[in-house]
Amino acid sequence: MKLPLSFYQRPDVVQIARDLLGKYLFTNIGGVLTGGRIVETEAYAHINDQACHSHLGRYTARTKIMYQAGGVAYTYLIYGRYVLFNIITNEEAKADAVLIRGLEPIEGISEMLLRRGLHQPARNLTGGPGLLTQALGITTQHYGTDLTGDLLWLEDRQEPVAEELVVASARVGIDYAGTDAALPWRFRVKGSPWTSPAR
DNA sequence: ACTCGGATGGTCT
DNA sequence: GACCATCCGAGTA
Repeated sequence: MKLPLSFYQRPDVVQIARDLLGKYLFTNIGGVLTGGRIVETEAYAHINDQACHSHLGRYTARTKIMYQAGGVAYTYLIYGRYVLFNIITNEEAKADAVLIRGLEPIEGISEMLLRRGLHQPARNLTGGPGLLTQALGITTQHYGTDLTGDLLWLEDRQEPVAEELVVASARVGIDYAGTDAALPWRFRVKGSPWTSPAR
């Protein structure tokens, strides 16, 4: 069943990032259902985290959605080519987010292959934050989408991933964040071939 | 196996 | 004008 708003609106974004492992992410775009199982996430906190786009209350056209109550999508273009998909968490005005970085493809694989221009499922179908958005058809137009709706949503389909199968490590690509770059806020399912290749 | 650089465009100062 | 929560292909080994 769909994850309720109460899941997203909890205060601890790091715990939510951990809890999102094993949850299912779906899109129904153009009448086509695609989705899979989340195997890699990163937490971004509005306080004490220089890597977070809402650090120090930064409020711009891009970040304003982060200040909504949890349960909406935050999408943005990075490096002029890729769209990244985040889940906004916490209560209104507490601008936390979880970046989805890796997905095990489950539903609508032929459509995902088409969108990615591949012929066979492989790691680069959905293993990486800029790749899974392509496979699922997520674009910057999904900025602010309600995650309890019928376009883009998450489901709870299995037991939480066991603690011994969760790897926590430093987040990726945020050298600009100084000492906060070392926070172990990246979570992966141990042994999954569908996580991003980034170190 | 790995390192390195180019693509590419919105956002922010 | 600089930066960027990325990815891929080319080069070396």
